[in-house]
Amino acid sequence: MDKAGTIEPKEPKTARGEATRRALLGAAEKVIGRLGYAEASIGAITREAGVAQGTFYIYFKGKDEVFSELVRDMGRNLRHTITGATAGISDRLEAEREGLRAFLTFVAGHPELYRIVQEALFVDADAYRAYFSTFADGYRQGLEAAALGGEVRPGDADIRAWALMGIARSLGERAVVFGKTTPIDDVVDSVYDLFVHGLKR
Amino acid sequence: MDKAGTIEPKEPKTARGEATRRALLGAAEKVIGRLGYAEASIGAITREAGVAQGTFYIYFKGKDEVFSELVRDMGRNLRHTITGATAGISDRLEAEREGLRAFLTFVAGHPELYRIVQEALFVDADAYRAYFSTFADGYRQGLEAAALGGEVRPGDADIRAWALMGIARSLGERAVVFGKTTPIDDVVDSVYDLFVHGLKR
DNA sequence: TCATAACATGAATACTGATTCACCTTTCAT
DNA sequence: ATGAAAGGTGAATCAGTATTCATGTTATGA
Repeated sequence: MDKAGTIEPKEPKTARGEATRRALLGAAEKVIGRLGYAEASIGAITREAGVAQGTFYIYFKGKDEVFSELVRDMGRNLRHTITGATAGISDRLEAEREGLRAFLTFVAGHPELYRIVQEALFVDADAYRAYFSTFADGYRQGLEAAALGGEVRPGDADIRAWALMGIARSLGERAVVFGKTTPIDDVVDSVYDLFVHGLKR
Repeated sequence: MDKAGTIEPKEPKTARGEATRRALLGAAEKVIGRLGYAEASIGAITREAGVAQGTFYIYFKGKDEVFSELVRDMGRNLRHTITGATAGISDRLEAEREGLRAFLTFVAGHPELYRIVQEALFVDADAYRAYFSTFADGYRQGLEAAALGGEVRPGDADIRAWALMGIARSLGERAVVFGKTTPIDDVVDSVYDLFVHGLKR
C-alpha cells in the first residue's frame, strides 16, 4: 500500500521509452497545433507518432496532460530563445527590440504556438496564466531596472509590461493567424519607433 | 422544391418566439462564458433559459451557430459602445484614450467577452478573424487620417493599429483573466502616456 | 370559434472518441 | 541464457451529449 512516492501511471523513463514519449509529444504538438484540442483525437496523435493508441496512456494520464505539458514546454523554449537573443544587451530599449525580433521569428517558425497557447485558457487555465505571468514578470523587472537607471521615463512598470507583451502578441498573431506578411525587421522597426517616441508628432 | 429564398431551419420570428430566442442567446452567453464552449451543454443552456432542450433547435441549427451569433453580437455591441464614447472627439490621441477607457469599461462589465471571443478562434475562425479585422481596420483608418493631418508622426498605420489593439486586449485580459484590479482610469493614464511619449526618458 | 401555423416539450436515438485491459514483445541485469 | 520489468498492442468498452422526433400547447386571423 504505497502511493505517495510512486509516480503513478506515467513518468516512465528507460531507454527507448524516452524516445516514444518524445515522439508522442512531438506528434501531439503537430496534431493539436493543426486541428485544435477538441478535434485532435488520441488516435490521430498516436498514428502520427507511429504507435498504438494504448501506448499513449503509458506516458500520459490523458489528453489534457499532454496538452499541459506542451504548453509548459513551449513556454520554456520561447523564453530560452528570447533570453539568448537579448543576453548581453545592456540598453533596455534595444533589448526590448531584439526580444521582439526573437519572439516574432520564433513564432513564425512555430505557427502552432498560438493555437496551443491560446487554447490553453480553456483546457488548462493555470498553465495559461503561468505562461503569461512569467512573461509579464520578465518584462516588468526589465522595465523597473531601466526606470531605476533612468533609461526610461517613470511609469507603472506592470501596466507597461502588459502593454508591451500585448503588442508582441498582437503582431505575432497578425502574422500567423491573419497572414499579414510584413517582413519581421520592418515590424520590429515600426514598433521600436513606437516604443521610443510614441505616436505624437 | 424551394430552398433558395427560405430561411431553412431557423430565423423564425413571431411575437414570443423572438423572446425565447433572446432568452436562449442570453443563456448561451452566460453559460458558454462561464464554462467554455466544450463544457457548455445544450442542456445547460436551455435550463438556464428555462425552456426544453428541443426548443433550442427551433432557433439554432446547432451549438456552433449560437456561438457564432454570440461572437458577432458582442462585436457589434462593443463597437457600438466605443463609437459612442469617441464620437465627436477630433483629437486622435484623445480619441484613442477614450476608446481605450470605453473598451476596458465594457470588458469589465462583460468578463465573458474574453472567453467567448478567444475561443472563437477554435470554434469559428472566420468570426474570430472578422472580429479583429474589423477592429484593426477602424484603428488603422483613424491613424491614417491622423498621420495625414499631421497629428501623429508618420509610420506604418497597419502595424500601429495592431500594436494598439494588442495593448487594449492585453490590458483587458490583465484585468479579467488575471484579476489585476488597477483602476481603469489609472491604466488609461499610463497607456496614454505611453502612446504619446513612448518609453524614452 | 375554429383551423392552422408557431411554438414548445423531453424522452429516445446516435454518434463520437477517450480510456481500459488482457495479452504480446523487447530489453537487460544477473 | 533467462526471467522480470518495461514497453507496446488494438479491439472492446463506456460515457457523455448533440440532435431528432412524435406529440402536445398556444395564438391568431378569418
